Amino acid sequence: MITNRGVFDDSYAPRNLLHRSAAVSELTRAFAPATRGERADNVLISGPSGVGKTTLARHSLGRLEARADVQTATVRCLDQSTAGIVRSVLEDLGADPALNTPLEDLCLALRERVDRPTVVVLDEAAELPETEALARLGDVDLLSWVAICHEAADWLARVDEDVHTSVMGHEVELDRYGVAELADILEPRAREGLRATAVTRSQLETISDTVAGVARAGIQSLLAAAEIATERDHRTIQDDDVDDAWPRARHWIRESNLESLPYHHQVIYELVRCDGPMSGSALHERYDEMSDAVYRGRQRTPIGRRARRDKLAKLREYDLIDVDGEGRGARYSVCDGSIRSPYDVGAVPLREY
DNA sequence: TATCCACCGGAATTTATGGAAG
DNA sequence: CTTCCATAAATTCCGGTGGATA
Repeated sequence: MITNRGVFDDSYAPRNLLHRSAAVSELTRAFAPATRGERADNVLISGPSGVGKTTLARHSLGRLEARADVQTATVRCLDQSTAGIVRSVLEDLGADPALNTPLEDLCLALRERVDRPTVVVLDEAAELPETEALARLGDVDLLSWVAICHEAADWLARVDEDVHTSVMGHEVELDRYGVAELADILEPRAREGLRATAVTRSQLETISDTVAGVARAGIQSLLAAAEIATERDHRTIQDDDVDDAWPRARHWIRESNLESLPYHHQVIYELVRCDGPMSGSALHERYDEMSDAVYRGRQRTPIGRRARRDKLAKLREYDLIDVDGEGRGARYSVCDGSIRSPYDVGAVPLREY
């Protein structure tokens, strides 16, 4: 059934972007100066997660690279400091700065590296725009950026005036796809990644409808439907396979989110999974009880309460933990109880005290 | 209803880590 | 080798807030 799993990877680049022609030409217009050896215009791409903001940026950059002598870099800005962002850009451009290089030196090195038009994608610049980092990048001749965020208005409200004016006229807003549009996008994926006639058009539309036009979710759901059909020995995808696809796809997404987090987060997660829904105070109490046992023999040592709140916030961000209520009365629970930490923190029986 | 207490989350401060300079 | 320095992560500090208790 599944002939090429790579087609369903987040990093897979489709040959052409369907239903995004206005956005593509907007980016092409912004990048035009780079084809003449000049600095390209800055761009702001906004929209909900999973609708192809990063894919759009990569696709447009790929086209630009094919016809102009430019450099590109892509940086994940989430939780990165100014120095961290500048360092990531340098690394993408082939430099290897030492861990303790001062910010000033990093900026100098960046100026040296950028000897031709260079476009930096600032991905996941979601909530907090790094204004300082933007200013530093703006100081470099020939360097321009494409910032990706959720809410354009929120983002713009926080940046400096000159940044504001620099993206004027180059703001691209992406929305969720319509049912038919997303089905159009899923069709070539099915053609390239699945056996012929494995799925019908109407099933693709059902998937698109279920995920409310979020492309990333739709693509994962299509893969999940194919996998479920295989398990059930169906020759092609059946409607009941489609019905069960989105829960499995969402499970995958959350699983990989949890896997990507460090040990402290996993401990907190397991705690909530085993004992939740629970209050903040109960969570702290349980942590204090079991932390000695769980951390014994490990590099890391238990963390304080304030740091635990930060881990908790991260887990919420990653759609792993749900918070019901606010402040003092908030109750925490895991979103999907069948997802366990790969670190197997749960090996320590939490209730045995 | 008034008071208390523990949590929340922003900001300042400290600690841990590791590369570079002397 | 020692000292210095920069970052990242964690702690300390603290004002705001909403349940709990009398």
